[in-house]
Amino acid sequence: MKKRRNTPTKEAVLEVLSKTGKAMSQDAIEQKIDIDINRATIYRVLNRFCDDGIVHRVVAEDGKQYFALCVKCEDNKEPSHHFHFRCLRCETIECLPVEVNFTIPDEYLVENVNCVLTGTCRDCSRI
Amino acid sequence: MKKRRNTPTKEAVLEVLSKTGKAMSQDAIEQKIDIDINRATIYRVLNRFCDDGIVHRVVAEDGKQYFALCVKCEDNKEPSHHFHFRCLRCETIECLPVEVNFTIPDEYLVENVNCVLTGTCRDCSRI
DNA sequence: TTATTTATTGCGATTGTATTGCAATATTAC
DNA sequence: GTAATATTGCAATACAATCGCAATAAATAA
Ligand SMILES: [Mn+2]
Ligand SMILES: [Mn+2]
Ligand SMILES: [Zn+2]
Ligand SMILES: [Zn+2]
Repeated sequence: MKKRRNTPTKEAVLEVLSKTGKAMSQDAIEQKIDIDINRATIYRVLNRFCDDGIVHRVVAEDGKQYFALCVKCEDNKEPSHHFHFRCLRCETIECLPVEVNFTIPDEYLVENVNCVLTGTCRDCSRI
Repeated sequence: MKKRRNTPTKEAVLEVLSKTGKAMSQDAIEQKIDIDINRATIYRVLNRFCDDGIVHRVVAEDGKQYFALCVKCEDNKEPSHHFHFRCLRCETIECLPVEVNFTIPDEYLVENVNCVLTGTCRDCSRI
C-alpha cells in the first residue's frame, strides 16, 4: 500500500464522519467542514479511505455515493455486510446493525454487497 | 393513470427486456434495438413502465440504472423484493430468485428496497 | 374517412455527480 | 536544512439522466 501522509483534510473528513456516525455524501461532508476544501480533494481522500478499509461506500438509488466510517469496536460493531437506510425526509443514510443474509449458488463469487432500504426513518416517522 | 398509447418504441423496448430476461441499462437496450430511437425517449418509456409496474429499476454501485421486466407468472415468479447480481466480467445484471429478508423496527417505513451483489456470475466463474 | 385531441418523440441544452491532468504545495524521511 | 513524493487546487472532462419545446403520431370523435 502506498504510504499515507497526515493532512488537515484527512483529519477534517474523519472528524465529520466520526461525529455524525452516518453515511454522508461528498457534498454533505464539505458543508460540515469549516475550512474550505476542494471537492476533488474530498473525493480523493474518501476514495483513499475506502482503499484502506477505514470507510465504506454506499450507493443509493439516487445514484449518489455515501461514505461511512467502518465501525469495528466490540460495543457497537456493524456486520461486514449490513443494510443501510436512506430517509427521504431528513435525507440521511444510516448504517443499520442488520446483517445481509442470502443464499446463492457457490458458482457465484460475491465481491461486494450494496443494500439500501429507502423510506421514512425512525425519527421522522414519529413526528 | 394517464392513458398510454402503443408505439414502436414501447414494443421494441419490451421485446428486448423480455428476450434477455435480465436487467439492462438504457445504453444496452438501445444497442439491442435495430431501429434508431432517441436516448431520452428510451428513458421516458422505461420510466413510464416503472410507473405502471411493468418494469422495476435497479441502481447498481456503478451509479447506473438498470431495468428489468417484472415477472409475475406462477412458473418463475420473482419475489417482490429480490437480490440482484451484477457480474463485473460479462457486465450483466440478473434478478436472483432470492428474497430480501430483514428485521427492522416498526418505526421505519420502508418504501423501496435496492439490493445488488457484485462479483463474478455463475457462467463467468466456470470459464 | 376526416378532424380533433393530446400522448409521445427527437433534438439540443442542461443538470448533477464524480473523475482526471497538471502544476503547485506540503509532508515525510534523510 | 534538502530531496523525494504524496497531496492539493483548479479547471477541464466524462458520463448518466433529465428537461423544454416544437414536431409527430396514436387514439378517438365526428
Ligand atoms: Mn454502512
Ligand atoms: Mn429484479
Ligand atoms: Zn429521517
Ligand atoms: Zn458474468
